[in-house]
Amino acid sequence: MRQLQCDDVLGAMAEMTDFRLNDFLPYLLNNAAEVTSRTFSASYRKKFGMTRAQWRIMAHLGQGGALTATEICARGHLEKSKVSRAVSGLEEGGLLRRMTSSSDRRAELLSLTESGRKVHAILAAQAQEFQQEMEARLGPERARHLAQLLDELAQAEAD
Amino acid sequence: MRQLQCDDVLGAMAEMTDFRLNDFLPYLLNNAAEVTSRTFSASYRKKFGMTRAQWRIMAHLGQGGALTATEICARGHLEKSKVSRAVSGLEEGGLLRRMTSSSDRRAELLSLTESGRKVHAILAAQAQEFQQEMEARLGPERARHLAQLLDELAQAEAD
DNA sequence: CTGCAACTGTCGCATATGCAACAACCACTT
DNA sequence: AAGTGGTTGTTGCATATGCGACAGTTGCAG
Repeated sequence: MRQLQCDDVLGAMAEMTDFRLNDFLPYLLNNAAEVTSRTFSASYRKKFGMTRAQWRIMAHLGQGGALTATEICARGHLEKSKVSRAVSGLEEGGLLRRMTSSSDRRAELLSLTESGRKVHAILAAQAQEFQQEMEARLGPERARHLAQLLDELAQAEAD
Repeated sequence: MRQLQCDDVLGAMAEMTDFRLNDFLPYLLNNAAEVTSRTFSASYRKKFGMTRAQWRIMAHLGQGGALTATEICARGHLEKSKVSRAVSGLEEGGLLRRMTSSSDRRAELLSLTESGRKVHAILAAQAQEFQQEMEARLGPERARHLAQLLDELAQAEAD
């Protein structure tokens, strides 16, 4: 009797695998990324009215020299239409300059203007402060581990 | 001469802090989350035409009993409007049922229907398979560490 | 040189999203 | 009992997004 009841329960349970949402890595990744980015994006959103995509483009261009839109797409795992529109916005804001490549007239070389570089300096400072808070919270060791793991994931799954 | 040039370069550099985008945790988090979720979401998107938000709600409701929209918001770090619309979609699809709470007529208790449970079983199986792939790629140890770190981040920053 | 496949960035359209405003409702005070 | 502040879920609106179609361009095969 009792045994049968158990069987029924188990039968009903059998439809469920023993899947645990709270251990599911894509879920945890999204939660952590969303919560973190929501907090951080407030710092530049209010200050410069900047999109996340726009922030990323600024960050990439601030790193080094001129980049092409496609290169930014690849590095940042972004859609080309997203980049295209974000770039338009930054150009209107005078933070960014386009120059059609001499070697390939389809491609446009993107680079920061003077004021773009100034804004980037502020953004970088904000970012570094935020990063330090996170590292302090996690501990430097674990923060490095985390960075390593996240990088592997992004690389591995990339097409 | 050479020295002066260097100074000039360093002067220009000085505007840049030594910020390195590739070590910036919010950036890495977003990349990893985006790349991972893009891969995974294909599995249910094409099969059930389901949104990421809808998947999440299914997953939460599949875990246990009935939940209120607000509870789902809190657990999944989602906007209430997002949840509201996702729930409407799931209800139209017959996967989910609403029942106004007897103790609070504002709140609605959400629970899966029979077909909702069946769909959830498939989703859970897909998820588990995906999880195993990820764990195999990272190694079980490191996967657990990662989960732990991500959980901390989501908790810490949460309001 | 011509044709052809692949690539670059833009745009239109349908959908998804965030935010604020909103009505219905609750708990608590006076 | 009526008022007040706070909560729950929905909706309108402006914006952001993904996807596919597109014109302009390149490089290569024939």
